[in-house]
Amino acid sequence: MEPENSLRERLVDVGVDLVMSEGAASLGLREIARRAGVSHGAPRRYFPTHHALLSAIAHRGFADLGARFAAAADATAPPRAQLQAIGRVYVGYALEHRGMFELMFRHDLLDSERHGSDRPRLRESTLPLFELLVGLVTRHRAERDAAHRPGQDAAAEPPPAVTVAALWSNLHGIAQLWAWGSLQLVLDSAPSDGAPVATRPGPADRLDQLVTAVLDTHLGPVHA
Amino acid sequence: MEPENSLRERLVDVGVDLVMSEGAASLGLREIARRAGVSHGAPRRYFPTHHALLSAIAHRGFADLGARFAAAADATAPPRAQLQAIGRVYVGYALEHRGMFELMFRHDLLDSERHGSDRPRLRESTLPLFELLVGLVTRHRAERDAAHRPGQDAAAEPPPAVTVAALWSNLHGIAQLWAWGSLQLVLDSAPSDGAPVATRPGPADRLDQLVTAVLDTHLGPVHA
DNA sequence: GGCGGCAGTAGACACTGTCTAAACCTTCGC
DNA sequence: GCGAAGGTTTAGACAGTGTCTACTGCCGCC
Repeated sequence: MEPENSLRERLVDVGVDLVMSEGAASLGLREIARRAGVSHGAPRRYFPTHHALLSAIAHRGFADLGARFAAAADATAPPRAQLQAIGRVYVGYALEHRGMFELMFRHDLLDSERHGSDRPRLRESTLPLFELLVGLVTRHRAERDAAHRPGQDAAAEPPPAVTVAALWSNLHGIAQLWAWGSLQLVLDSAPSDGAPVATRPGPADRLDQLVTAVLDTHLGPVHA
Repeated sequence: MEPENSLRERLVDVGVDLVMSEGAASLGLREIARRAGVSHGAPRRYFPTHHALLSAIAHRGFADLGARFAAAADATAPPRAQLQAIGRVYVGYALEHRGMFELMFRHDLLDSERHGSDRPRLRESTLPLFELLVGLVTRHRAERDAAHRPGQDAAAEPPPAVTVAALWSNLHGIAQLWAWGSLQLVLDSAPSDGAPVATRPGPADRLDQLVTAVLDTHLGPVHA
């Protein structure tokens, strides 16, 4: 009863391990089969195509990310703190598990093409995560406005969904560009300002500074 | 005299055309050679490996993008308007030439690995573009502060380089996620607010709304 | 006890990127 | 003008890939 459909799970397990340790480029169909101890034709019984297997692996990545989101969002904390924690988790996950993160958004490797409109499509995995963020932003704004004098400025804030989309995109872009190497280069070239080399912040500090700045930018000033 | 090193250029030309029309997945070494009318071993005389050829193609993409930046940044316009124009150009380029944009940031296809520290590395192509933006942000802030009453709030703005990195990442993330399909899904699910379907904004409008909001968020309120 | 069907195997096929040896073609020295 | 030299390009081999198909075990079931 417990091994269920053994090989199917085992292939995905092997794929997850492989992409974590060796990167997305090593996820050959034959390589996965080899490491699972079966012949190269075996996966075909469970996954009609290579892309289908990769999609199943990527799906595990989204599930993992969702679990980390839930763990980071301590419901007793104020919404703003939760949003910050989630933001850090997102960037941290992308950089810690580069291969998996890359796979998750490589549309050319996933059979997301609209050939069958049914089935649990992969893109929709991000929807619940998105809605969690929208709820947090809404709550955050409500609490902020309650503590503030009413009838103040509040010059036409964008709707929460737009703010969340902007925030998400920003974190995603940071993760991509940082992994690609462009941001390090670019942040190291400019703002030295004559500081002694010894006290100059390291790359990890720069990244954290950037993430913090982005969070503040999208959620409004920390205010008081 | 004019054809110079004919085949080298021709291979890159063919690759650019191919990636524009068929996507990054169709950039096989043999396919490029085929379309250039030479045998599959010919490219090797000019590009030691497949990755080297792809890197040359991607380099053209960065040059193209830089030219569009320059064209969009009308020096007589205020810096803020220039920044907005550049931002729109970036997202527009990414969505209009998906294949090229994908290739440009596919580190696994480009031989950007630090095996030789010389040579024009691909990542550094983004540096002049970045510096252009830093200059514009600096000028924008200077003009804004000059028109404003001094000694005002201005609660600890991040340095220009950080603001530019944040803005760039945001545009990049929007382009990625929009191309991936997640943002459409997510922006269509939430903010209908009971508007009649006929007047509901189309996807292109939603994207433009998002880009505008992001620009405002990072550059500060349009103020007056 | 033979039988059906499922799980997995093994080989073929077309294709890929890399490498090597052979042919080609231009250009220079005599 | 001719022959040798050089850099270009070709064609084939090689290992590897994803897909497809025929085949083999093996299990439970009537």
